[in-house]
Formats: sequence, structure tokens, C-alpha cells
Amino acid sequence: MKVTFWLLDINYEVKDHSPEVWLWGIEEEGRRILLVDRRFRPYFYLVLKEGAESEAVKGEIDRMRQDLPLIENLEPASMKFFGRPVQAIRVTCGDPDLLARYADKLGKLTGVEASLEGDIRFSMRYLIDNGIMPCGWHEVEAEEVTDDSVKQIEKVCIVDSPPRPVERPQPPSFRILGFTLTPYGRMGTPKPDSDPVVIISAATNEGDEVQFAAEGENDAPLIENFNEFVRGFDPDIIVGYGSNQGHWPYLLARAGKHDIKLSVDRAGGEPHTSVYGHVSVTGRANIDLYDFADEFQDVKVKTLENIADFLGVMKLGDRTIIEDVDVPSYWEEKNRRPILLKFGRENLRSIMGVADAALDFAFQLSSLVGLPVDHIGTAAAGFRVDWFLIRQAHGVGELIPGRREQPYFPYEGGLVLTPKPGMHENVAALDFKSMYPSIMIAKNISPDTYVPPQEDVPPSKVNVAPEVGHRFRKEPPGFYKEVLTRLIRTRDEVRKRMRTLEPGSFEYRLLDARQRAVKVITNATYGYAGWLGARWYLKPVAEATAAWGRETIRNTMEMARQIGLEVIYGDTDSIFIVYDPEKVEALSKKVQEEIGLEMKPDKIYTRILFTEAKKRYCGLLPDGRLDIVGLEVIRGDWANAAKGVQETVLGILLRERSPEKAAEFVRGYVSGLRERKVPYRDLIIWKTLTKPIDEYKVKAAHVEAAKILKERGWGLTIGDKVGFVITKGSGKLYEKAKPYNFATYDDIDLDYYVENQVKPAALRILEQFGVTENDLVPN
DNA sequence: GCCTGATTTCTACCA
DNA sequence: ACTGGTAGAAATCAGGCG
Repeated sequence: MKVTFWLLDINYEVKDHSPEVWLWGIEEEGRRILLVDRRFRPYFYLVLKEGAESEAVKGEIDRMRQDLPLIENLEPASMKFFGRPVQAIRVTCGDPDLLARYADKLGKLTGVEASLEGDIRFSMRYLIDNGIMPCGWHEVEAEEVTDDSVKQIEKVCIVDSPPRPVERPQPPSFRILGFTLTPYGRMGTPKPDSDPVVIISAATNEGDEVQFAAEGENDAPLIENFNEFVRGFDPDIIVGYGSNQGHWPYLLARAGKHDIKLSVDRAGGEPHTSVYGHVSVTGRANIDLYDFADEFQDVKVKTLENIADFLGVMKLGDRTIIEDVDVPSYWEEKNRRPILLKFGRENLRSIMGVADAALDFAFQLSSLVGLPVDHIGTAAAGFRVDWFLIRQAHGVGELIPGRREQPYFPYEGGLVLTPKPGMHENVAALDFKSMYPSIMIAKNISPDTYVPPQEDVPPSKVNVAPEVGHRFRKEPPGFYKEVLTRLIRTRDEVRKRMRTLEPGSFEYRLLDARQRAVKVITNATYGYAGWLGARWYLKPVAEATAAWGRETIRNTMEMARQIGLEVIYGDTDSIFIVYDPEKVEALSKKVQEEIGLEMKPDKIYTRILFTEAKKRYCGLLPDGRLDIVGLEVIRGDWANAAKGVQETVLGILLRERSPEKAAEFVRGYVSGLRERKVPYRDLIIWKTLTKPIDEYKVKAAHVEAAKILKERGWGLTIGDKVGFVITKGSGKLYEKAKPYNFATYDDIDLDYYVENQVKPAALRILEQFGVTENDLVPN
């Protein structure tokens, strides 16, 4: 019987050294289905040394068979490795969990140059070899069977033939569950060992909203209730915020305390932490929206409430925020408990709203890269590119390189010009359309086209990178060139189709998510090529790309000058020039003809202000908005007081061109600040802990604040943002830093905020106009 | 021991 | 746990000072 399904999750089981692949999906008719494939075997490749005989190596392997009894098959294979044809033996081994060990052992044989692909996880192997994409539709021949095990699924089938992808206009309708916990700890950050969960809030995309409350401090019943609720609703997708590192592990630990099995998956098991640190709920897609918070670059402190506020899902002004440590005071008081429950519901609504904004992208990224949607969020950018490339390589018979330990040597990157300081009228920022990918395509830069220095190749056959001298064959097209060309073409096609659709329509949204996913992978490829962890790492690739980039921007500036355009600034792939439409048009044309890359105006500024610093400027756009780049205003580690003042100063200067008025404003603000009129929250400074507290070499304000938090029971880890204020006292700054929630307005060192926050931020700009520190002293 | 300028450490940004 | 280039604050070091 033919089954059409949308792939939600995949896992595998090993029974008596024999693997089964389980594909969890949703049928077109909406039934939830499990497809079991018992026909697939894991394997790896042994690449033979030059001149080594396949039969001889087979003989070597045969002599080891008693040690490696699960070898099922040895098959010669003609493959490519970095574009070079190689002879290999494909070794099939029955048990996927032993594959890596077998691959290592056989890699040491005399006739073997390399053992490859033994590190590809079995479920990924299955997807790749069959061309199956998570979050996509497939057809398969399968027989329905009756399944009497504990699986929570409507239909179980045994697969007869490999599934193949098919096109369908839209995904099935999902059942989505959102959840959040309220843990209760009287000693700082709650610890699952001692502190119960007092509320579990859950909602479904069908409009149900429930809250389970603990009985006193006994959370056993609410865990049971949650268990039941999840099973009853049977979600396809589970969303949370911070659920991978926070809620799931906490809930599991609490369930463990009570000997309750948290059986919320579809296979009768429990959630478990798996690759890249995601929590896997078998048969469902567990998605932690926090893993997609990076998509919202404008939000500096990535809390759920800030992201929900940014998206307009739930405004900060309209909601309650209760810190973990304050939970007891709400929970214990009868009349305050409803506020705590309300806080839970608000978080839940935020989660559902953020899910609405982020899930399309997650699905598209998953189906582009080929990683299951529950892994894709936790996989770092480098691994996303890695898996994308693995798919592409497999498609063209390329062997997948392993990761290798290697030393790090830095190389020179993009070119940054010193700006012409001051105010400029009518300036255009021109930039190259995906410069690095375009260069990699144009120069055929790739690990497989690289010609090492000792190799003799006629100069006419290679492109030679400026400054660094690396050579790349012009033909045939390299791996990166092929891949990037396809990506760019795909994105162009998607965007073309979008233009025929109503923005806001279902398909438009889907395609927009698609093109964003393609863009993310395209833009990460250059950085990936220079990343030590990349399977296709080759320093000369990244180094040559950057060198050609510098040459490109230098040549472009020279052309601009020849045409009579004044260059004010430039950074990596952009130049800022005084705008003259005709000359700019001429420049684009010339660049296209002589360099072969596409360059166009990105933004036109009515007026733009540079200081002498690179990477920091502010422009006024025709619609009246300020475009602020690099300055304190858009940094997350300055007090709002300073950021706000700087933004206002920029506004006055660029819109009204009045340094006097700006200085007057600053004086007024400083007076107000000294009179304690600035809200406390505008004095908080946020900084990230980038390493464990005891690894810091110098004493720093945010680290000292973090230590205080830790003493009081806060659990802080790498990546956490610490909010602190500077309090009165003597000595070093770090001695005066206190967590914002452990200080009051009376403790604040207002002088610090005037002298080290507001004034420097304002003067950074106002100095350009001859305004001095004295001019900012209130009369 | 204190002052000062140079250097290091740290974070967050730009492309 | 994608790259290098950069600004800026604060801590810390190193040397001058009889």
C-alpha cells in the first residue's frame, strides 16, 4: 500500500545487532503514523592507498573477521575524495552502534589510506542515502501491521521500499503544545534536587489552556496531570522557551524524585538529551524557541518577555514579570498566588506567539539542511553548514571528510577604511550582493580546486589570489562553487515566486522563511570554510576569498574616484559615497563589467555622521528614521540612560543640525539624573558571562556581580547575562558593582552614570561639533 | 608607595 | 563550537620617581 507522509521525527532501534529505522510522520489525511524500515544497513568506506589492491585489503579484513564478526559485506566502490577519483571498499556492518569502532580498526590496515563516514550517525545515514528531508512530504510502499506495544500512534507500517520525497503545497495541520514551568525555590535559583515545580502551564494551538498546581510543595500530582494532558492532546510539536536546558531536565529530575515515568513521547519512553544538547521526545518535534532567539538581532537581552515584546506578541508594559527567586513570596500568599498563575499564562501566550513567528523558519532550515527539526535549533551554524554540505557531497559521489584536529593559524580578513569624520549630506551606501559567495563562485575557490604550492600547473589553468598567492583550478567547477551557485539560484527563484503572492498569505510566509534559511546557509559558507571544525576546512580557501574581497573593494574605490565620486567610508563589501545617481549607475555598470560582481545602492542617507572611529556611524534615512550602527545606542552593554541620551543627541544633530540644542538636552538630562529622576531600570548594565566565573583573569564588574548572585543561590552559567548597577563607595569599579536586584536607588553612584555612561556616550558624538565636557555641566 | 602610560583582558559590535 | 577587524572600558603591568 502507498503511504504519503510528512516527516516529523526519526530515530532508530537496534535489536540483536540489527537496526530498525523509525520514521514518525503525519499522513495527508491527518493520521499519525510510524513507519519502520528494517532493510537498511550502516556502512563506511575504506579508501585504498595509491596502488593498493582491493583484493589484498579484503584479504586483510577477512583475517580480522573473528574480531569483527558483524561485518556483513565488502564491496569495491569508485568514489571521489576532494574531487579526486579514489578506489574504496564499502564495508557494511550490522550494528550502527559499533560502526565507528569497526571503522577505526579497519582504518589502520596497511593498504588503507583513510577510513571515512564511520562517524555519520545512522539515522542521518538513512535520511541522506534515501534523499529524505525532515519537514517534507514523502511517498513509500508499506504494509500496515498491528502493534501491541506501548506506542502512541494511530498506524504502524513496515516499509517495503525506500521513501522518496514528493511535492505538496503545504504542511499538514499540526497539533502544537506549548508549556512552561514555575519552579519554587526559597534559596535562590530553584534546584530540582530540593525544589518542587509548583505550576505547569500548558496550551495548545486548538485554544486549550491549562494550569496544574502543586498541592503545597508536593509536585507529584501536577507531573502526573501534565503527563496525562500531553498524552491526551498527543501533540506533534512541543514548544517551550529554554526547555532544552531548563524545563525538560528539571521536570525529568522532579519526576525521577517521585518515581514517576514522564512518558510524554510516542514510543512509551521518556524525553532524553541527545545530539547538540537538544531534548528528544520520540515521535514528536520538541523545539526550544530560545535556540532561534539569534534570529532577532535587535533584541539584546534574549529573554522570552523581551522577544515577545519585540514581536508585539505581548508588550512589556502589559504584563507581570516575576523572578524565580520571588516565586515563594507569591506562592505562599493566598491573595498573591493568582498573580503567579497569571504570570505563567502570560509566558505561555508569549511562547505560542513566538512559536508562530519562528516555526516556519525552523521547518525551512530543517528541510534545507536535512537535520531533523528538533536538532536544527541546537546545532551551531558550523554544523548546519556541515550537514548541508554532507547532503550535497553524497549527491555527487563525494566522500565525506572526517573532522581532524589541527593547529590554528589566523589569516587576514576584510578591509576597513578610516571614515572621513563629520557630517555628510546625501550619501549612498553601495554594497556587493553576497560578495564572498560570489567571489568563491567567480574564482572557483574550493578545497577540491586548490592547487598546493609544490604542484605544477600552467598559469592559464588557475586563478591566483592577490597578496596570498593561493591557486585554484579554473575547471572543473569546485564543490563550493556548485553548492553556492545552487543556493543563490534557489533563493532568487523563491524570491521571484514571492513577488507573485500576497504578502501575509500562507505561501508567502512559507517562501519567506525558505529564502531566509537559504540566505543563512549561503552567508555562513565563507566563515565555515575558515573554521577549524569544518569537514571541508581549508585555510587557503578562506584566506584567498578574503584577499580577493580586499582587492575587489580597493578596485571599486579606485573606479569610484575615477568617475568622480567621493568615497567617505568602506567596510569589507561596502563603500559610502556622496550620492550622484548617474555616476553611481555608471559605477555599478563598470564594476559589473570589470569585476563581474553585482553592486547596488543599499541605502541612501539624507545625512550621515561619522566620527573618526571605524564601524560606528549614524545616518538619517529619507523616511526620517535614524540608522545607527556600532554606536553605544545599539550595544547591549551600556545603561539605557546613556543609550537614550546618545540617541536623542543623534536625532537632534541629524534632523535639526543643532549641537547647541543637543548639549542643552544633555545638560538637562544630567540634572535630572542627579535629581534621581531617571528610572532605576535605565541604570542597569547587562553583560554576558563568557566563561566560568573562576576562569576570569581580571576582576570585572559583571563577574563580581555574578559572584554575589551565586552566593545567594543563583545558578549562573556561561552565556547568562548579568544585570548590575554601580553603587556608591570607594575603590575599583568592580568593587562597586552589585546585581541590580540587590541594590536600591539610594545605593546608586550617580556620579558614575554621569561621568562614565551619559557623558562619554554624548561626547562621542558631540565632540565632532566642538562641544566639550564643560559644555555639558549643568548650570 | 604613588603616578602615568602602555599593555592586556573583556565584551559586543560590523561586515 | 562560522571568519577576521574594530572600539572602548577597565584592570593590570612596568617604569619613573631619589
